[in-house]
Amino acid sequence: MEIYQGKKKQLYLEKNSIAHLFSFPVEEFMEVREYQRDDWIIQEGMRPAFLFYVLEGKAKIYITHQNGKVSLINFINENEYIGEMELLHDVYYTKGIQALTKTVCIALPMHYYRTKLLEDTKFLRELTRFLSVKATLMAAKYSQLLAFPLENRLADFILQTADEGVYKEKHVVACDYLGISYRHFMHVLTQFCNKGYLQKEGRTYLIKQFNSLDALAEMLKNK
Amino acid sequence: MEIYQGKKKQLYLEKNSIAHLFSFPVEEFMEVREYQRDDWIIQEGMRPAFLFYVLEGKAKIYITHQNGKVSLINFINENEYIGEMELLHDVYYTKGIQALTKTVCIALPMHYYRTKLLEDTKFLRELTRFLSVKATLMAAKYSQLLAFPLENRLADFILQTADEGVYKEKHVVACDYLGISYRHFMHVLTQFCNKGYLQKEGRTYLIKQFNSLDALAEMLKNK
DNA sequence: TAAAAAATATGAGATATCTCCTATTTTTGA
DNA sequence: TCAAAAATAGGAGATATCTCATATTTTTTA
Repeated sequence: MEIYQGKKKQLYLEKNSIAHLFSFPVEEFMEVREYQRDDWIIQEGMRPAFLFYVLEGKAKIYITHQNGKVSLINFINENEYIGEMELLHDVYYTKGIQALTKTVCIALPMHYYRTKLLEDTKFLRELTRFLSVKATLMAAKYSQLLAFPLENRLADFILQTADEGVYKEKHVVACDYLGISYRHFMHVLTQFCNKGYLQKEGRTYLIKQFNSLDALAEMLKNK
Repeated sequence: MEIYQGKKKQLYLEKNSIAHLFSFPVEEFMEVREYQRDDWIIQEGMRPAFLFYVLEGKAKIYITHQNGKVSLINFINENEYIGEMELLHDVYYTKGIQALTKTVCIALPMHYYRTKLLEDTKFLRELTRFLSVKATLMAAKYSQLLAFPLENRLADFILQTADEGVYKEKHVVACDYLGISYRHFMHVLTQFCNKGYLQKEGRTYLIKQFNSLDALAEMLKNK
């Protein structure tokens, strides 16, 4: 992890304005941090001292359960907060956050800014919007998980993560995300290949029947 | 549904202060509404014209999926908002809200108060807290659903809804909540009886081994 | 208050998903 | 750069969960 200093920090902030986020100056104690792929931005169970706001990159939220299973709860993208739960709540089980790509974020020390942030309408309105989207998304994912079999959710996952018609996520990550065993995941993926939806190409999979996958994925959405 | 008028409204508001919620007067266009058990406070897919705040009672959030399955996403309790998503977002799929007990709430017409609410720090801070709890709860439920079999989730549900050692939820509601078929639900419930955790008594079930159920439910929690 | 609808109950067989196992290939770290 | 760790791959059998079917009881409604 690198903390931008002096000129580098200044230049970065000129190119990536955060003026719309707060109505008071935060530069004094604010850091700009860069994490590399697979770095842990926050470790599970360790309360973070900073409120982060992601300017660049992508990350994953993980939680480990008592039965040993690991769940990939969600992805974090640009213009989203990390650590906002700890800002708002004294008691909170902190989830692990791992960078998926190079990730640059600003980091505000909570003990300096907590009170001021919670009085800042600009910040609160932004955060409220962010949280409402997050709550809605989690509710949607929850009810989809309740109501649909793996087939539909896997199709959705493939389409969401595919890049130019090629699916290349790690199977291990997909299993954590879908909450299924590696064995069964391979089984269903092979079925998709047998049905002609996908075609295996080395370690990646080409999407051959977008429409079939899309029909499965569309079932999840509410009209 | 009954709308409290004149003296009744006034008296109710004196006993149930809402002064802590807003920093500007809302009484003029505000209604106080009372719903009976099984009334629909909001119908699925119909955008509500009001922001509700529950003062008394309990309700359920439902969503209907394209495959015909109905999911009971969550319960709404006292001191929670209804319709806040529609306040914040122009495009939003509205879920159905059904009263579970007699439910009294205040109803603010959005088109009168929307702008003012979104500038009110007091309201925003309250709403932010509410949404953060909601997002956290949904994330927890989502990851539990990913990671644990029915047995654990059913134990949790029984303990959460039991009243003085007696479980008496409708099986149909439990199935919607747990996202499983009626047939399988009965199967697992019968197993709990056979193991001695529960004892069937007419249409209700007595909790005979709290510790066994609690051990199953505790697995869901993060320490 | 009788007919219709909803909820409870259970059997039987099909399908989805898991656990355990073993082997090979790829990536990581001392 | 080589040994260890992680990821990929797939077989076999067990368990969880679903679908369909049918019957009875309770609740709702015209």
